[in-house]
This record gives sequence, C-alpha cells and structure tokens, in this order.
Amino acid sequence: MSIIRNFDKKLRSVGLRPTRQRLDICEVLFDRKETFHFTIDDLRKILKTKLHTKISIATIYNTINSFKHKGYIKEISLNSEKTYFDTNVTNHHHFYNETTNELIDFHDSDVEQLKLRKNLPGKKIKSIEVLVKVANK
Amino acid sequence: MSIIRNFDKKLRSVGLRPTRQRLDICEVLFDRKETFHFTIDDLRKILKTKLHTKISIATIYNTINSFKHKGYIKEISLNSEKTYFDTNVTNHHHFYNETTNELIDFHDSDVEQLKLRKNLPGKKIKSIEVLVKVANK
DNA sequence: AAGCACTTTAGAATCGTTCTAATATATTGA
DNA sequence: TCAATATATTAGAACGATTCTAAAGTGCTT
Repeated sequence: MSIIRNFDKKLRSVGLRPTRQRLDICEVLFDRKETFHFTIDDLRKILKTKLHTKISIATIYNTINSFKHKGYIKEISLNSEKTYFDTNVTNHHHFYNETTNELIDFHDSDVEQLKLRKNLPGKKIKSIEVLVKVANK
Repeated sequence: MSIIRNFDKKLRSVGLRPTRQRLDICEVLFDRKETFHFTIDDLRKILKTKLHTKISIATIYNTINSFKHKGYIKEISLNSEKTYFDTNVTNHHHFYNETTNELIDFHDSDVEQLKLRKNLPGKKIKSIEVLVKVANK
C-alpha cells in the first residue's frame, strides 16, 4: 500500500478529487515524521525545488484553504506579514522566535493548568492558543 | 491642567512633536476609561465622524507605528485580515469572538498558573499571550 | 524671522491573497 | 470505452492592507 494510495483515500474521504497537484502537496505536507510549520511561499519553494513540480499559486492557495476547512492543517494565530500553517492539528501551542521567525511547538502538557476563571455566557470556546514570543539573547 | 497638556507631555517625553494630528489620535485612543481595541480603519472612522478631523491614512499609520514602538499601544497576535491594536499595554489576554470579530480582555489573574514547563536555552521570553477563540452559541 | 529638522500628505508602489473565466482533468453512466 | 457532466487548474487581473516617495507644510531653536 503506497503513500500515494493513502493520500488518495485521505482526499476522497473529504470529497476532494485526488489530482496530481493535491497529491504533490500532500507529499510535502504529510509525508514526514515531524510537525511542519509553513507559509504558502515555503510550500511553493519546496514544490519547485524538491518535487520539481510547477503548481500555480492559485491552486496552492485553493488547496491549502480546502485542507484547512477539512481540518487537515490549521492556521496559527500570529501577526506576521505572512500566514503560517501547521500540519499538527492537535491541541498545542507555539514559541515564536522573533529574531529568526521560527516556530517551535509545545504541548498542553508543557503548560501548567491552563484553566480559565473567566467565562463568557452565551459563547462556546473554539480554541485556546498560547503564543510565547522569544528572541535570541 | 488640560488633557491636551497631558498628551503634549506624553508625546514630548518620547521625542514626538505634539502636532494636531497626533493630539487628535491621542484623544481618540487615550481619553477614555476602558481598554480600546481597534483597527486602523476603526480609528480613521472615529477621527472623521466624532472629531471631524481629516488625517491622511499615511499619517494614521505613521502615528500608530510610532506609538507602538514607543510602547503606548500594542499589536494583538491574531490572524485576521486587519491588524488589531490595544491601548492596554499591561499583561493580559484576549477572547476573540469569531462571530462578531469582537475582542474582550481578560487578565493574568483570570488564568490559573500560566507557567511553562518547557524552556528554550539561549532565548529570552518577550511575551506570553493567550488567545481564546469563541463563537456565539 | 530665518533656518533646519521633523511631519504630513496624496498618490504610487508593494505584496499577500482572492477572483475570473477559460481550459483541462476526473468521474459517471450508458 | 466514450460522451456528458462536474470539478479542478491556471494565468493574469483585481483587491485590500500597508508602506514608500518626494514635495509641501509645520514646529522649534536661535
């Protein structure tokens, strides 16, 4: 059972046709052990240089937006010029290195007791994200 | 001692000349009891409709960027099309209502034990921000 | 009041992202 | 297998927030 086959299923199961472009993007995003943080431009460069595949910028945006809506990736809440995405969709948080623009994961278990004392009546909590900004000493 | 006088001092103390434009912007941002969350466009509208003052968009951006660098306001880490600023520069966090795009403060004391177990050698922590995304039920 | 530094301004430029509508590809059903 | 239909891709235009440019205006010092 090839990886391609898996991605094929992964796409079909959420109603997306497994096109060459989407399979290539899956390969970059999901064929790896570690969490992957990326911008659209990062992804575009990897597709070009590592996979030698040319996908139009519109398709890259379309695909990434689909994947986000389907829950395969998530957008990181962070104010930078570019939007960062994360292939790790589990509950976790980030260090953001302002010197290098690098993102590093940390897990719920790395924070003590993230319990809110305040609640908002009539609202439901969608997510809780912690962002720790750091700089090189 | 007028408010204008105070803003005059506030500006001079960080090396900014108290121009009409900057004083008008100070009035909108700082002449209020509550925390103020705003986008550039919010500010522009208030200047126009409430103060009946016309300030070029370039000046609004320049001033807000100066105020940010001087520590009089801060930018909120949040991925939305527009950048949000906050006149509350103390340690605190935000609820972001995705239904209404509204921001609501909550304080350090509203979160239990925000202590990190993980640390990054060779880095210094600049800020810790918690963002709780909510939606209307 | 003159001179200099700083500030404001309109409009152009930039850049990330989305839109458009024409072309191509995948899927379905006969 | 071969249309017919639905979905996807694409180049390039458009958009929108923000920054840049360089010319004109203002505030401050002497």
